Amino acid sequence: MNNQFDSEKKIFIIPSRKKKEFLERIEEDLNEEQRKVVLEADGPSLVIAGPGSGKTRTIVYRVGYLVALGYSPKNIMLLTFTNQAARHMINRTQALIRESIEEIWGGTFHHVGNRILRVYGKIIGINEQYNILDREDSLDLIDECLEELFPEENLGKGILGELFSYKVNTGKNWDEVLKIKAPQIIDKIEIVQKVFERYEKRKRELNVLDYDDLLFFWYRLLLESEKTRKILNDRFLYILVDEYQDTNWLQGEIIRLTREENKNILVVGDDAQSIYSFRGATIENILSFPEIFPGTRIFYLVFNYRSTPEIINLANEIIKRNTRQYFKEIKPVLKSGSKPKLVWVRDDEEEAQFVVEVIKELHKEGVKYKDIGVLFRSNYHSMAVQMELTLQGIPYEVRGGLRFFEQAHIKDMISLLKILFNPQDEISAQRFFKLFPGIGRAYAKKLSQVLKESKDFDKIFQMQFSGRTLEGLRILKNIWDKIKVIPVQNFSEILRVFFNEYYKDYLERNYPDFKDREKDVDQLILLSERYDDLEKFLSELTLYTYAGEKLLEEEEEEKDFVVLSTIHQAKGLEWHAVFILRLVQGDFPSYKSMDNIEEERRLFYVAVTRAKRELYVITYLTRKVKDMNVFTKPSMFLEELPYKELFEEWIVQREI
DNA sequence: GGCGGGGCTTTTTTT
DNA sequence: AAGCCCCGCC
Ligand SMILES: Nc1ncnc2c1ncn2[C@@H]1O[C@H](COP(=O)(O)OP(=O)(O)OP(=O)(O)O)[C@@H](O)[C@H]1O
Repeated sequence: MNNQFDSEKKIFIIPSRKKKEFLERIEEDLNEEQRKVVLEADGPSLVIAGPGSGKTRTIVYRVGYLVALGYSPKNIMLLTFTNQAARHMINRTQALIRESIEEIWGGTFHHVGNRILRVYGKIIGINEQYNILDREDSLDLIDECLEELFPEENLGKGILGELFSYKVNTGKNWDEVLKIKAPQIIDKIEIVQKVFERYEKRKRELNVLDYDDLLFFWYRLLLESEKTRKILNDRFLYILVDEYQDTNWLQGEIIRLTREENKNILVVGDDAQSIYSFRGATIENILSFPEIFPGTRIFYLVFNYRSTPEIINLANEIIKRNTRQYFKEIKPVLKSGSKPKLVWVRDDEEEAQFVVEVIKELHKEGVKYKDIGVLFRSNYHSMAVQMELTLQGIPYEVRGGLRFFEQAHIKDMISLLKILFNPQDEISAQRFFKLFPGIGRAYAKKLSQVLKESKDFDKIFQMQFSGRTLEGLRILKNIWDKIKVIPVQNFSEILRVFFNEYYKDYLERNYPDFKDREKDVDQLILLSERYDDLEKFLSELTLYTYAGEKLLEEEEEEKDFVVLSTIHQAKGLEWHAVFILRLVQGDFPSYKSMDNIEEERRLFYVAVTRAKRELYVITYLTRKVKDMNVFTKPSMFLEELPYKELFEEWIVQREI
């Protein structure tokens, strides 16, 4: 090489075998622009691209490449907005490389926030033994605050919860929040504010955090502790965020503060797929990214590898009708396929029968169940299809709706562990006490307060009660004496004892479907055995979307089932064949969202672009209202299209 | 005062 | 299916 007299010797590096292997893969699996992102996205980088253009694939390969370069996964933060997307992305990354990426800081913002606050929270006064409130818990606490401050007020806890959440996630002032989210109650702004303040105070007293707090206190931590901000900036050598169009102000701030020094930040997104504005998501985060991070490199991916030209064509026609949308070029790579089908059915029953019949046909032709997705705007839209699938014995999984942990019987069981972990948590304590006869709202509240003050369960039994309540307490004491001798670390044993000694009977007394619920509890107990840390068990249960019975299956066991999913949870996923249910005006777009039609349209756009080759869009001629069939209007999203050109139309008739 | 059962209505989207 | 409200009973 250079001769020895040269003072400046050129350094020639022989790449490691790992890196070489990886480079070869990249060469094969990615197009030029994607490859550029994977190899060159040091410093602030923004990828803007349409559906199916390989955004997620690019992020996944980027992580793989960083690991191949020798970066440890524990120095990489890989964020996304929903559980579904997080799991999908982490699985895909793991499939790509041999090194375990278990240690990666990956998952949803909330998940990572929790991990950070358990360690650093005390710096800003968060006791690390906090419990996490799910939505229902937090609404219960809000209700309590409302009741205490304004017993006569007829505001609902639901609307308040929404406003509080929007406030925290957007950082807007109350005036704006109410104007945007609830102009009809703008005159009640003071009440809203007062209840909010009380709610915030009560959460600290009970040492509980709601979902928004997991982000908010993370933000506060970064803002207020320079030292921690530095530690976290240094810890994460690379940060990658998928679905950036669905992040909100608070999340944008977290990213900004975590990238104050180290500027290795790669975000990818598509403004046309922004569908979480109700959580405060804003494409402003994408738009202002280059300003927040000067020197940002912007990459565009224009090829669509997922869908046939017919499907892309339909998608383009849909999104064109949004006026406040940036045009994005999408070039289909796949060969021409068949036209999407527009299917007219009579009602939800016929819809279900149609969908299931076609699924059976597809399966006969060799399409796997897991390559079929059934998508819908609202959970209850899928009820009829679920029944029909069950009836016909076709395996399926439902995503969206009640999560495993959110079911009443699971929360009942867990409430015991939550008060053992944090006896200040009055909300969990109330839930637990109410399981016993003679103890209702009022007594449960009293008992939970005693528990919070004394942190001593036995104090409860020294209180004075009358008749039936006394009997309830006797039962409780009986159980408690059996539970208190079990060490808390042995929490699965605690669950087992509580279930066998009491809760099983309770289920049988209270629920006709107690058999199903008992099965769930069995699953819960089995799941708990996999954890040796109670904090981790409780957090993950609350923050992950365990889907029903699937929660115990071995990871990569290839399961073959049809996926039923809300469109929101289907984001980032794809199927060979996709059904979109209920394109009926009022259902989709939902009558509750008429003030945000463009977002509903984007939702339709997201749904359509999940399909690779076959797409069935279903609309109704009539529908049932209390056993009567009334005429319905097809969705405006269909009526506004030249649908005779874009679709092949089908009409369903039943054989007699 | 407080518990619990019954009958009514109503279903957006997620962490 | 679950929330919500109302009413009867302890
Ligand atoms: N360079 C490529 N060559 C072949 N297939 C590709 C390439 N890039 C992406 N794909 C495939 O295209 C499909 C879509 O990719 P991916 O899910 O990463 O897209 P996306 O941009 O994240 O989509 P969306 O925004 O809709 O979630 C996947 O099946 C992926 O494997």
